[in-house]
Amino acid sequence: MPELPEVETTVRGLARVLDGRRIARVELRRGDLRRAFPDDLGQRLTGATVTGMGRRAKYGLIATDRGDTMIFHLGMSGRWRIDPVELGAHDHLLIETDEGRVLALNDPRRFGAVDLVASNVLADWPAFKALGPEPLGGEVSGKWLKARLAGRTAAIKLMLLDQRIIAGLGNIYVCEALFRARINPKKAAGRVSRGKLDALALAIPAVLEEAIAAGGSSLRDFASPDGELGYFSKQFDVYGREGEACRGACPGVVKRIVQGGRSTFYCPACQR
DNA sequence: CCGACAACCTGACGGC
DNA sequence: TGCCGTCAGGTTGTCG
Repeated sequence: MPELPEVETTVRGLARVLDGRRIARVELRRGDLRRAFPDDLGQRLTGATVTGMGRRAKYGLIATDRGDTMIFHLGMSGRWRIDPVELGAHDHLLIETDEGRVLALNDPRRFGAVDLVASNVLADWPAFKALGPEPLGGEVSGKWLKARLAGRTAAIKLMLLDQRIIAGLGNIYVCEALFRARINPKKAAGRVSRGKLDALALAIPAVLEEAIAAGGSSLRDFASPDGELGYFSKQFDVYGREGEACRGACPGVVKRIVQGGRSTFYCPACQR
């Protein structure tokens, strides 16, 4: 589910309830997601005050006045529910604020993860150290991409999904960005022209910003934390549109192929 | 270092 | 109605 725009939407929604509040109660309703919750998660969060919230790649960050940052990843099916009317089987972690608001981390497939790291060494956390630059950080230009992808023979689609290259892109927005830049997803990354990479460097932040503005995508089970659905999915040019007409000014039909075991959607007529 | 592939887990959907 | 196969937003580890 959640790529960068969905995580950003989630963090903003959570912040309205959680930022600046004291955590009154933490409840673990099972021992693990993808991996075990930290042993002392409840102990270190309970009674702490949230001093700031943010996002790195597809990770959400919740900092407290005890010098800890809780990191959450939503995996494929994770989401936070705010003040759920009743709890379900997949509400694995509950956080209750001093105002009595309840946040429930719900993740049916349990590909998500929660960690707790000292805030002053957050950048050294192994998973963060390996990440490439943020796609909205202004660092990714055509020139930068050209240098970063030089000599790489893997398909450009697969390179863009690699979080070590750029951190935060996922399957949907890679497909959409490649469409906008008119790049064939199968093209060897090192052989994409500088002109196309210039276009890509503009398309990536554009598509992400538009998705954030629309409140994140709504596929099968995404809703922003307050339950409001995102509407960006209605604007997809290629993702999930196999067999439908290309939205560009071309006679093409959107095709679905498999790369790295995952679906790629593109228009063979205008993405070359 | 690179690339291919499997594994993790549940739910939704389409075909029969 | 129900069973079965396929697919889904991501990451991580192994193997050649």
